[in-house]
Amino acid sequence: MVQYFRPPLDASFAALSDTTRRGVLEQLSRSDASITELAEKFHMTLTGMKKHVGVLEQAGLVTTEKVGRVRTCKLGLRRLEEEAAWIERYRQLWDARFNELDQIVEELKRKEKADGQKKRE
Amino acid sequence: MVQYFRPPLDASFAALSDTTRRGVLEQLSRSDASITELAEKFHMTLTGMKKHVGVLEQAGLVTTEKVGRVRTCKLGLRRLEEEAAWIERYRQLWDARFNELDQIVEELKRKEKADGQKKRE
DNA sequence: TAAATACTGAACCACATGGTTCAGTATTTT
DNA sequence: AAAATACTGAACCATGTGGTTCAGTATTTA
Repeated sequence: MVQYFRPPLDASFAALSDTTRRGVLEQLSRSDASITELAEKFHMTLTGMKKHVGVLEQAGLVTTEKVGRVRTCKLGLRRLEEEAAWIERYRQLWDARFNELDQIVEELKRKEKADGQKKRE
Repeated sequence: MVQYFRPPLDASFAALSDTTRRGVLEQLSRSDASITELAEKFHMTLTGMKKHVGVLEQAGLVTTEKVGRVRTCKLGLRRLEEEAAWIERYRQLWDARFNELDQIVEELKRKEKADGQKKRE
């Protein structure tokens, strides 16, 4: 289950690809919570929730600490910086690409028009 | 393989959770490419690359069109808007949460200091 | 000390993933 | 028409995922 050396972006995007896990992150941003509390909130067995928390922990998005019999989950130190950066950069590439294509279309239109002119001359 | 009704965020984050697929997106932002070209660039069989492209297509991040025997892959219409928005919102929650915790710590420090004063009085 | 609580680990399940090979089909190219 | 190219689908493989149950252990609480 542990997945030692997945590249960090792989791990965090994978962690974010599950509705329950995104929900847990939002929950923890409101207040720390025990496994039991999370399991109840998301209608799941303790064991099931433990696994989700494990995935989030592995990705550095959550940290946990056990005191007595209760394991408390908190937000981790990673703030999705790299993930935000990757997506932001992609959006810029996307924009650039579509602008480029637009220009090519414009170019073609102008040429067509010019050809039309020629024929009519 | 197809995964008909995965929520869109699930599908796109899952699509982004693989290094090869992120690479394909970057590649396509530079120029359209055939399956063969992508497969070569990423040292993979045609069949393997086809699957990755399938995942990206399913997530709306890539579109493909077959002309003759060549299937050309292009960037899709989704620009990772929702994904960026989710992450941005999370970062704000994260900030808020940590500020909150800081304030609690400050509060405790002040109290401690006050107690110290009292004892010394 | 007994009972309740909170978690943990192993084992299982069905299905997904990331890859492969192999055997096609359809479309160029020669 | 033959050969090369480009893809496609099925089948297989090992491993991961999202969940469960069951049988514990450790820690409170009564």
